[in-house]
Amino acid sequence: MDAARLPGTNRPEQVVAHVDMDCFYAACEQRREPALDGEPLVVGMGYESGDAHGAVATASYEAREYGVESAMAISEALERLPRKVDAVDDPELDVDDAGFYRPVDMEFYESVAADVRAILREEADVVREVSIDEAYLDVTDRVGWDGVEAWADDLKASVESEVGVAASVGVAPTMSAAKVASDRDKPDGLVVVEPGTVREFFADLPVEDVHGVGPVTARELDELGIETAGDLAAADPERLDRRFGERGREIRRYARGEDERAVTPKGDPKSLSRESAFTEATDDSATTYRRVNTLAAAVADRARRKGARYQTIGIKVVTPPFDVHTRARSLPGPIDEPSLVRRTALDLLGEFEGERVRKVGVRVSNLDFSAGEQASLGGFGGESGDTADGTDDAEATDEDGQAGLGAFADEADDDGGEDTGGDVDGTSADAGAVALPAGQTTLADFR
DNA sequence: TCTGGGGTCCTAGGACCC
DNA sequence: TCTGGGGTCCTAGGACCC
Repeated sequence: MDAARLPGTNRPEQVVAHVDMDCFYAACEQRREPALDGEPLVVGMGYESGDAHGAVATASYEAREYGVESAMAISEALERLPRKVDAVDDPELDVDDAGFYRPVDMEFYESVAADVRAILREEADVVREVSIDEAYLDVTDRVGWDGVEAWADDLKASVESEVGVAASVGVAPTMSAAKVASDRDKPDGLVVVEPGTVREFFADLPVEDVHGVGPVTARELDELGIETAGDLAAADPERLDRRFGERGREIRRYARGEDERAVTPKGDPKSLSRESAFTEATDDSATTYRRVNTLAAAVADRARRKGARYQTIGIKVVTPPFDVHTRARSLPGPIDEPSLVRRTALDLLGEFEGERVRKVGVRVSNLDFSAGEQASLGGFGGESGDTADGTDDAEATDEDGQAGLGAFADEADDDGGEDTGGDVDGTSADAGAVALPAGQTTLADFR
């Protein structure tokens, strides 16, 4: 084909497809439970059957008709759309205006997503997975502009027939335009934005539709009289720079169709974290310590399974009304040492002693994945000497510097954060398999 | 209606080095 | 006496994304 050329390059203009699964979690639930098809369905995070806690992860289109939206509190969603089971017993409620609620089941959604991924990888040369339900595909060489519409139709049909969930696809010469295009015709949509028409495509869209413009930026843009993506495209770049810095120029470029990012596979993660909210804010330090202890073990465990060593350990503490605080500490070199994650996290948490806390998190960053091929040294296991409590013994462990290595790695209780720190008993069965690459800094170096 | 969990990138200020 | 400038690393916070 005679490909269009990007300005200033001799690269043929990319053909980028953005694939976005429609109401993915809800679609997965409907696949598993076909009776839910066509029903108002809400999938809730932090939600357990029958309660009113948590937030909406995904709502089916039928549920959205009732005003249920993503990220909405379940309690609010229930006001707009009562549970079917409740409506049956309550004469004040109409069963026809009620819906179904299900808790998030990530493991199941992951397995469905893996099936979808397999198809995408067959159909494109380069696939960048952005999240569990979204990916960019580069089909410049394989498909080109001429056949791309038919190709996208086939792709959608394959996903639907082989996996049983629906996808929307946007095709454009840039990633940012493809992303917006996939959203224009949902559900089960297909929108192709031809080269040279990107700016026109954006012109009348609200500025929030531009990737990178969130509620805060949209409000500030509005104050500048910039309401549509077309306004943004035409805005003075200097002015945007003064107000928003480099980001301002970037969103302007996107709105103009100037986005030269190439589709590349996603690399290793930059950080790993776990967080968990309390049912209600607590100032009981034993409670927050136990929760942080659990999260630290879970994060360290995940890092080890992914083969990541970490150099920075941090916590997040959310205090009412919704103030986010982070604290972090860096080490001299990357390590894989669960007990140190735990001790560091608890130590950092000390600063918030006595404060009311609604949510806590633990994070490792500054990740290093290079240790994979290095030899693992056995023999660092053994008893850690840790007590079962896990709350007040942060200083009691690892007195000999190494005995605690790995003691917590396999005891991460992924129970959503209940106070089960007591399960951590330091008798990890495979403590001897701790990977401690040659040259790794040991705990003793941090004393 | 008080806001769930997992990420990314950017910015600003301070420490420290040369 | 008072005086520079550049570079890097680290921490904390903020905006954004799904």
